[in-house]
Amino acid sequence: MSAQGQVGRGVQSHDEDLRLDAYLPYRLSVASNAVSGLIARAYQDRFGLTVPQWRLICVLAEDGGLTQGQIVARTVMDKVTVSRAAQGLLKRHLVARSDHQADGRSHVLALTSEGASLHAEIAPLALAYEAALIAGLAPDEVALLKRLLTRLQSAAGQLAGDAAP
Amino acid sequence: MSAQGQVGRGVQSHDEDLRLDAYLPYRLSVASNAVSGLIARAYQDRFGLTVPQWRLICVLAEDGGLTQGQIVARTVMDKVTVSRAAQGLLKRHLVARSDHQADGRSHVLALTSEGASLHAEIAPLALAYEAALIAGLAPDEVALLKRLLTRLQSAAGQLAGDAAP
DNA sequence: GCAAACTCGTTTCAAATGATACTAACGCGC
DNA sequence: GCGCGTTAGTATCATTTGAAACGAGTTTGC
Repeated sequence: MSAQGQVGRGVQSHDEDLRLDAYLPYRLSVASNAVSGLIARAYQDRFGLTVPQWRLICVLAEDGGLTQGQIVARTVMDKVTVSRAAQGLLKRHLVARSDHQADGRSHVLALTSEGASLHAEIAPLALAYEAALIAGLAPDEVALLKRLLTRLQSAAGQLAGDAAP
Repeated sequence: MSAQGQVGRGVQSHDEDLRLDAYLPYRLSVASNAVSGLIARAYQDRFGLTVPQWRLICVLAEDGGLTQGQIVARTVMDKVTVSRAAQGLLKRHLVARSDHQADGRSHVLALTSEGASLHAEIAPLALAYEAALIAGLAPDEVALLKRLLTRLQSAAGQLAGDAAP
């Protein structure tokens, strides 16, 4: 109801009518699905990893030991998703859990050496996929793209947030 | 295996190591989820429509009567998704089905007058959401963004396609 | 003609997802 | 210390998803 106020009126839309192909949320979703599908299949087929699992490995490789809560904040994934991803990785001994010394509810996750070497193995492939995707784009275009995506994300968060506080 | 050849070697990656925040597929997925979630909730709450249903309404409003196969080609959705979306809209009498005169397996879907007026009601809202999302961006930035998204989509399709023909 | 091969759309099934409810543990106030 | 509200993580359930199997209808080759 508050988004109605935000968005429903007063924008004086250019009265171009709606064409799906030119509609940004549609373009964004389609592009994201195509890219995610490609990446997800690559990780799944070659390493048996889901995307959430891979993200988890990445942040642990970057930031060292983290609790699940920190991972949730860092990766914009649901806490249930993180929990399941962590369990899967635990079973494969790619990450290890140690008790959090100051908080008995929480655990600290960290890569095992096995997990670290898997990360080292996958990372170049991940970068190569990115490079293949942006081949033919100018570097400043890529930089702008990333900036705009971040901006869109925060705009969406804003619009969603003020509708349900 | 052929994507291995395409992507696994020879790219001479700039050996910047992988940071998740700067990784394009990640940024794309996160941004898309944020935007899609916003839009999906809006359509669901106000009109009881899923995103696939809304897409179907859009293309029917744009292009007139289409078969499901044509809709699949037009919207990059799975045929199962389209089938289910069509059934939902049929039950609500927002679209109508007529037999395809030249092909007994196929049907032609078209908006009912009820469906058309729902479309007319939602379209301005959809455009307003888009306008709110891109508020603060320069028009040429938006144009570039759309172009880049399309390029990424086709690059992903290319990379996926040559891996499994 | 008609049988094999193919296409349109639906059904079926298994996996992924996320909202909700729950358990265990923390910290504050008293 | 001991309730009361809060937080970390897990379990449960309903919904969504797409892959594969299927039935009906069409096309091709002979």
